[in-house]
Amino acid sequence: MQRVSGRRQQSAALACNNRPARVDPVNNRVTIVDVAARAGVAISSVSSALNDRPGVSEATRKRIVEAAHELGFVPSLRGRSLSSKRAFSVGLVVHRDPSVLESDPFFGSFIGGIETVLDAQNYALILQMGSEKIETLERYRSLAANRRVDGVFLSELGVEDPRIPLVEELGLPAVGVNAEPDFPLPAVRQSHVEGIRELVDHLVSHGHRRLALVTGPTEFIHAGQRLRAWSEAVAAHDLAPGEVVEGDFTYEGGVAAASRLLTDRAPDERPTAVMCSNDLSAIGFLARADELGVRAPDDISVAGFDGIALGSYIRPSLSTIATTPRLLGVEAARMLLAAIAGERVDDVDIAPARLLPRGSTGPAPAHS
Amino acid sequence: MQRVSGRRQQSAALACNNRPARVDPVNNRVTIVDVAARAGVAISSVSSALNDRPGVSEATRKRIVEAAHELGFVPSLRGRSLSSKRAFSVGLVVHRDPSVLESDPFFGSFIGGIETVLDAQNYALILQMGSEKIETLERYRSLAANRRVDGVFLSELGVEDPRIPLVEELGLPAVGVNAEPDFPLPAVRQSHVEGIRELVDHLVSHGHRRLALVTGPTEFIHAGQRLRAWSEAVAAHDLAPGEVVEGDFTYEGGVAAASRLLTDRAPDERPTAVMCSNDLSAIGFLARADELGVRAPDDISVAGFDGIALGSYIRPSLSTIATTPRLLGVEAARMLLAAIAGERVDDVDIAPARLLPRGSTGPAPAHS
DNA sequence: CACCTCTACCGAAACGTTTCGGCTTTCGGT
DNA sequence: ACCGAAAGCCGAAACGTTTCGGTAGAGGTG
Repeated sequence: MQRVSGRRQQSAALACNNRPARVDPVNNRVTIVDVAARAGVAISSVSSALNDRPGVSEATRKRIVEAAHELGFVPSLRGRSLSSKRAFSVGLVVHRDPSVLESDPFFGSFIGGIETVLDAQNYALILQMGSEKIETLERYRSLAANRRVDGVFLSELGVEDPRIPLVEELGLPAVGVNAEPDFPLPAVRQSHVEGIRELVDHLVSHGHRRLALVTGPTEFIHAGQRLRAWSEAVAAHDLAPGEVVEGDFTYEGGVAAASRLLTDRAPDERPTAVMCSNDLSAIGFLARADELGVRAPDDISVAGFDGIALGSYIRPSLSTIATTPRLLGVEAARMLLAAIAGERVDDVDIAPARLLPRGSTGPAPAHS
Repeated sequence: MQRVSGRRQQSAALACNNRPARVDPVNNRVTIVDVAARAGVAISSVSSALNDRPGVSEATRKRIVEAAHELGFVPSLRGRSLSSKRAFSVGLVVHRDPSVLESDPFFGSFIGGIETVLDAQNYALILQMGSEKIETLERYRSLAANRRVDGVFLSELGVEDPRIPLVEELGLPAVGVNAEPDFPLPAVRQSHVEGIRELVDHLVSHGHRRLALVTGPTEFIHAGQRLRAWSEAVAAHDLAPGEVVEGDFTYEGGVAAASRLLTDRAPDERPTAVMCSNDLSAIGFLARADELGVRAPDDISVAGFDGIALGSYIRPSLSTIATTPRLLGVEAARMLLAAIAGERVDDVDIAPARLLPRGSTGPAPAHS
């Protein structure tokens, strides 16, 4: 290593060995000054050249790029941050129970999708978890207070979600995920009305007439959205809306819903087909139904919503409406970066969630 | 809002309204200069005062703190970063399939634990996901190249893990999670030998003599660790080591293992008790066994490893060895922050994982 | 009273970029 | 041959901290 020790100087140009780029172990890193010296230009030119800004001739640009490469120059994120008033990272605050990531496929894939986009632009994702709602809000606030992030994702939106006024007040770029139509910020959405309609069609065409729905907690907007889509689809077949039970997206919620809908009832008073608002609760529903001697798909048809891997493993395998969280993440990230860049960003609708019929749904029981 | 518009000046002291702390929506934020002006001191004194450094009298310190509070001063992370050469964030690169977070409880709770510690110190977690191994390594490298993080967690360690030499070369503080004894960096560990021994004792005391093990992929060190613990515990009962099948931590892996161990065999050639290296594969094993007409716990006892919530839902509920990833995260974060602060940090062993006997294990079949 | 020490505080440099006004140089047009 | 514009390049300020050397004054000592 012939690098001069101590602080680097203009003399860096002397170290003309053509070694490949190499990161210094300790903090003695190569800066824009070194590159400028080596290329024999001013640092402002280096900056312009490396950021593809006009005002640099092609010849010098090439020389600068070469010098940068030879020295293994990596622009300091810190200097950049301070100067350009950007953090080069975006935030996602997960505001549910810490055990969410355990069983919820959404965030894993969603984050995966986000990553692919961020990475390409040298942005990073800061993940925070808050179990309490209040705490979550505080998280957003502090994230914004020291400008640790340039923007945030708003997922799992609630009705009257306090995060919306918050980010507006803070002037923090944000994009919503599966937001309501009147959402005041850019949003990416995956429609579920098609999938739900397909499911209802599927069920009705198999002779089902007594349908029921297990919703999510009504504080989340998608509970209402799915309820509405369901009601419309059912009404389109001139059927009664059927029972609606509020669940909570958990396995136990599904169990409770099954108990509620299936115990102390004559078979012809039970629904013959049930849609649960997510796969996990559908799986709970199936388990409890089985315990109660109500078999799927013979005695009852059950469908979920999400398309988690586990659903294809259980027996009977779970019919579901498959969403594409990864794609949602990709689009959300793209939009957020655009918003941060100050571009006008339009809402995006990705391909709707579709019915994925599997083993847990089938013909209605004959005697019904 | 009586704040002077445009750039702030020393005249900030004039804005003597005692409003509560308030963050400016746009980038026109209150800086250390404003605080200094208001308190009538030099900015260096403000810095010292707010960072609890000596050289400030109690009186002025109080005055400064007050001024800072009145103005709602939040030190700029960016300025701080540049000046102090720290990023105030740490990195975690998850290097498995994006679907990992779907079904693996580990990361959710682990991250939750990390968060609680980081948050208290105003650190943030940067999460990256890389499906490919190489890609993952590149992630670490770029994370370090622009010094986006001050340290990283090394989880899911592999044998001869290339990340170890990498962080050493980069001089990047790191802590290992469940590392081998000869791990060259600080590590937090949760022993599983106790739990595995408890499980083997439990099985043997229930009359089991033909045991089998479904491991994880051998490229992960914990596959070897668990295999060793298992072998020793079995040997302690003077039993044959039994069959060992390599799984892959997935549901399908469990299915495959069950097919392998249970088909084309007379009942007295089958193992009567099986431990799978994680819960998910144990659940897969159970499902496949059931399909093959081998019932748990009557015909076969099956246990998992992890303690995921789902295990308590299925029927029979899954006996398992319960780990505490959250605690692992807490300790890992504590250690990493200490390492970053330059303190000497010793390895930590948290309370061992313990057997959680549930429905999927029981007495060995009578005829065996 | 002169000297020294220590404390509290200040000023300025440093961290590594981006950005902007201004200076040369070049070149096309008359 | 001259002028103006535009392009290429430079220097310096700015971003908001931390840190370090230095200074004034208080207080103690001989």
